[in-house]
Amino acid sequence: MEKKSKAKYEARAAIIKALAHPTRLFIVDQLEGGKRCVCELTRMIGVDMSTVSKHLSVLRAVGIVQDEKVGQQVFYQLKVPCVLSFLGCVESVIKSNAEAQMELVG
Amino acid sequence: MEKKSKAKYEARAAIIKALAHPTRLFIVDQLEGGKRCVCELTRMIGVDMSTVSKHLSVLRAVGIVQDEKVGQQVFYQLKVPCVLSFLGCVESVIKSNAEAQMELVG
DNA sequence: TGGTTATTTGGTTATATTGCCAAATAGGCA
DNA sequence: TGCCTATTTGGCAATATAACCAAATAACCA
Repeated sequence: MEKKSKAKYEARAAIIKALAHPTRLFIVDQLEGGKRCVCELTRMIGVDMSTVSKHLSVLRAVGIVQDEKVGQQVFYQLKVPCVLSFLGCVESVIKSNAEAQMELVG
Repeated sequence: MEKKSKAKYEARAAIIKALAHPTRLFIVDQLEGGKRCVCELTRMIGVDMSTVSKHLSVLRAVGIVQDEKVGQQVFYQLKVPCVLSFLGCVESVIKSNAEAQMELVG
């Protein structure tokens, strides 16, 4: 692969990789409903707050979310809304797999 | 997170994770142009064929591509075309990041 | 100022991923 | 049959991830 082309795919992969974790997908889904602070997300997810904070920093690092400090709390929000439509395709992969399964079964 | 909900996000993440690698993104891009055999992809990418084969099996395992044996060769093709539109969003994240950078610079 | 809450960062351990090499498998052809 | 080509699989070493705990920051309030 060419050097330039390689860099392009690495940049894309970095963004996709940031979404490739169940907790981070959950976070993105929650942020569809508006801004959420770290403490809220932590309660919903049920893991250590430091873990949630690190997941958020992964999303922030690639520009999917942005943060805003309000008093003691830090609120996160989606920066690129299309990430959601993106998930629509993922659903159709799942659906396609399920249909293939159904054919095998009956 | 609820058990059912957790399973849903894990299923989605598994599919996204399969796309979260530069070589696999390159492969998906190439398959947009039609079926390709492992040997062709190997030549284009320039890594060991066993490595390419493993990447393809990752994509196949989650149902993004399907394979077909023709003589001695195995041809792979996209099974879920929307994966490509999916990448459109990734591009817009990159674009958004670039714009933010431009603002800082100039 | 001192204490409390919210968040991030550093460190550690367990697990997953990736790429290479070598070996196994499978089809085609002399 | 025996050899060659295409592909997959197993094993190994290097690197990356993820979760927890503890400690560091930062803002608010008494």
